[in-house]
Amino acid sequence: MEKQNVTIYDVARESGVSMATVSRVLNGNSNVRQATKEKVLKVIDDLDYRPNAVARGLASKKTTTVGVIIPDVTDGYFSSLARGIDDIATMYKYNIILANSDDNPDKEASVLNTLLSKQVDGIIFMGNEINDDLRADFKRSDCPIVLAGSVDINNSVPSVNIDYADAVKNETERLIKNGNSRIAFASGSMKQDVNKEYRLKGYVSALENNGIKFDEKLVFETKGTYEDGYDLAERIINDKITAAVATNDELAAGILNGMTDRGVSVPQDFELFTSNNTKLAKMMRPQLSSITQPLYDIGAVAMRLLTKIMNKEEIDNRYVVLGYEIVERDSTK
Amino acid sequence: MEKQNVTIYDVARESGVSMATVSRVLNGNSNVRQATKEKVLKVIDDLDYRPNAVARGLASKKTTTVGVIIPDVTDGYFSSLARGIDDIATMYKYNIILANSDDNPDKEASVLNTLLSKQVDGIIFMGNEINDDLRADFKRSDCPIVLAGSVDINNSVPSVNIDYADAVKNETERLIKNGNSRIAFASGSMKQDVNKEYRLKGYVSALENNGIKFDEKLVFETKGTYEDGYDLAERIINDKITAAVATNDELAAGILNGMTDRGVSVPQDFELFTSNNTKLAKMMRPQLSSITQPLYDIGAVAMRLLTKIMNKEEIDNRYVVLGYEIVERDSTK
DNA sequence: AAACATATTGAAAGCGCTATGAAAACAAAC
DNA sequence: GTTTGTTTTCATAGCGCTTTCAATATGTTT
Repeated sequence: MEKQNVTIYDVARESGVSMATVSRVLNGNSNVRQATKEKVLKVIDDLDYRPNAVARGLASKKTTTVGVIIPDVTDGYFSSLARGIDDIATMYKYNIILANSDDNPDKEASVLNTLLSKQVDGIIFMGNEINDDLRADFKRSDCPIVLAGSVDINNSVPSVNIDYADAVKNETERLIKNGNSRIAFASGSMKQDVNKEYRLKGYVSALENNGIKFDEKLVFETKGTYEDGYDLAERIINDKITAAVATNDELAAGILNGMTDRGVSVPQDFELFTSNNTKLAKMMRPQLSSITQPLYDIGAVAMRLLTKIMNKEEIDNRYVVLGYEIVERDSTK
Repeated sequence: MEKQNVTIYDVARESGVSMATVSRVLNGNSNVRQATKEKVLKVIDDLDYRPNAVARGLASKKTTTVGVIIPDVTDGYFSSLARGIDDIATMYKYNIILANSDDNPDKEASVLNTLLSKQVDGIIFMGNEINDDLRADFKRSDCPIVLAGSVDINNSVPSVNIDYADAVKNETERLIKNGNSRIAFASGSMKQDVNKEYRLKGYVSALENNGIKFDEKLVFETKGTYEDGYDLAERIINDKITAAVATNDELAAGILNGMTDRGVSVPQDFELFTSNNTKLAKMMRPQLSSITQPLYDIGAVAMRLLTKIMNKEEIDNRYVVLGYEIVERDSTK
């Protein structure tokens, strides 16, 4: 009836040693005679003893748990990162407390607080808008934090990303080479620095490098959903736009279907690049050309970086930029 | 430099009361004079005190944390459930430790153990194969457990699902009404009871009700990936099959694209139903007809059920079956 | 065999909080 | 003013583990 009855004290008594010794064998401490170790191990097995991680956490001030703040697990981009995070965490014997924030600053702050009160050893943060309040909370927290697939324009926190500006610039230039001059920049929220400060600038610089005047009207800000993209297609058609760069895959999927459903042939009459290469990109017809981000790796590297920080190891580079590639599939010529 | 310095003892001293009183105001206990309460609250605020949940967990034997075992966060079906789980968990002040299992029994067992050692108050389990070992582990754990979107043929654990057999039967019958007689059952692993014991039986019973002889050759077992579906299309064409029921959306997406890419018109020459109605279903062209499962709700209800069990409330129904619907989109006539 | 170094073990003090029984403070009733 | 009944508060004993520091056992060197 009772929960978790057998304690370290019980196995100490049963095996005729002190708690300290049991604790040592539990933690793989070297200074235990082989014979003693085996004796204790046997009792542990006999009693089906399972150490209480909460007590351990209190005593050692380490919980082997890290917090993961994610906008929405349902989003393919972030869930891929999360998977990389969890795999590496598991590899290093950490567990993950996962909390959805909906990119909502209040929820982020609140969740951050509860994670801290739960004494997590570190935090991986994913989110699209990092403002001064959040930065201040990070600083105050005195807890190792790493951003995964999320930019902080101030670089106030270690992070793992790709070069978003360069990637979009690259895409845009390919579109230009293919003969397009009216190229839309179909974006998620411009409140997000990744869009405003990186992707948009990459887009603009590609234009400038090729002598095309930047036209503000070709920048479309949306909330980034599939439906947004679908509706946007209409405006794209009306504006006689011949190509677009989308900042996320669901948005791109919407644009693509929106164009096709309205009778536009892709890529003959309209070319489209997207940015995340989630599974979706290959499932669309025509298949979406895209930046291929190493999503799993971004998460994995972020978690690995976090372990180093938690261990107070030497870090050579706190702002990791992973490589990306571009796959041209069937939504571009 | 130091971590988490200010303790309940500090605020007790500063406000001139005992720890017990501080603890009371922290936990909203009624028996505290208003004046005392305010005094303490002020000190808490001044000192920026944040209760240590680990210590609290050790003392109270409650961690306000539940474990969530999930095959893969990256899978749209399960991540939707997870979202429902997290939202309700948050509502009830619980956090979630999320662990990926890849449907691998060893990982499941291992993860279950670490969750128990972390003293989670309860567990939500998602997984496609529940075998005797796992059932035994559940039983031994003496920890409230609820299955979400996952069937246990033995009903040894409370669960929340839809009636998978009925749903597939329903789909199959519609396909029959549309004039198909060679209907494929495109399934994920048959080791999964949801496929073998529920969906397949629904399929078979629809056939029988309509005087169509069950043909084993029309049952295609795969691992359920997009690629599996894509490849399967070839066999479907060769076998002169005119319709199919797929057990998950990615598989269906693969079949659909595989058929279309090979020149088959859907739904004119081939009809297709899928089972989960993830976002994907609407993004495909033609759009996939599907069972619409209330994924978010399944997660939410499972979590709600778990809170009741954790609180030892009276439960009227431990095996919740939510309703489903069928949307006919463009992959069926 | 004495003297020292080293490898093993044990005792006990926390870690920061909750919860319990007893004491103190306050109120109402006599 | 005393008694009785409530409220409010305190002191303190854990929760199950880690982690010194000191004690003991073992081994090595002369």
